[in-house]
Amino acid sequence: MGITKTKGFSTETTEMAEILKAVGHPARIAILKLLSNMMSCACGEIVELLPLAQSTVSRHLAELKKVDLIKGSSNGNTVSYSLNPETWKKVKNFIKLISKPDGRPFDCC
Amino acid sequence: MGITKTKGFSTETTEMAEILKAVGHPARIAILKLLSNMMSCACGEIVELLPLAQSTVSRHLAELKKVDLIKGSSNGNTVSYSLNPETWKKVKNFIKLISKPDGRPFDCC
DNA sequence: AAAGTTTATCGTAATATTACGATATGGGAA
DNA sequence: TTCCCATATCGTAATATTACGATAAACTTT
Repeated sequence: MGITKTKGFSTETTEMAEILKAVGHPARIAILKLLSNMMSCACGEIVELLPLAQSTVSRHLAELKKVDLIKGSSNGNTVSYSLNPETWKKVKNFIKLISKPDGRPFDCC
Repeated sequence: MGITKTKGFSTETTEMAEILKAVGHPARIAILKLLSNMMSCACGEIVELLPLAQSTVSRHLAELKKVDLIKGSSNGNTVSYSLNPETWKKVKNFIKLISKPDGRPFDCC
């Protein structure tokens, strides 16, 4: 199929899945590393640093923005991207909880 | 295309992408939550708790095992799955580094 | 051995993702 | 306005993913 079943899973589960799916791609990881290093980065710089076409980078940026992992602010005709700490806090917390079993904080599914 | 370019990215980047791609699916998140709660869980129990066919669950388990997020030990004709702390440590560390910009620990791409 | 269990694999159809070039859009600059 | 930027979107072809039923494989029990 290629169609992901979401019925039957909690909102938290599906939301986290969407976010982490966005992270799970080499180009997007590279972008995130860049933004982590640089705090903020113009789209054009990102394009220059990645081995991908401009349109492809733009698409990846859009995907990261869609799940609020990054945010973009346009000044003039350029757009600067930076990490969105809010969402990263959620991700970090989720990973921490999963990887430290004990507290049983999760409702199944 | 649907073909992910990996050429031009560091090994760490592509490896982390593979791992996080495996996490980025509702069914697999649900499985991971289960395992986090229960420390260890028989395949059959997981199948009962998820709204998916047995073959589908088995596929998802295989995918999580492929990237070493979980490990399975078979006793008799049942298989028990549990989280693999090694890999989770790597993931946790990566997320922590990304989400706390400052140290500039990443080589770009 | 035969039958039942449990889990993995295969075959498949439907759908999603990815990368690129081409083009559009939305500014600045001349 | 007209011409250049920078970025986003569209159209596409190639490939990947997902879910399921059917079946296989590996044990256990009878």
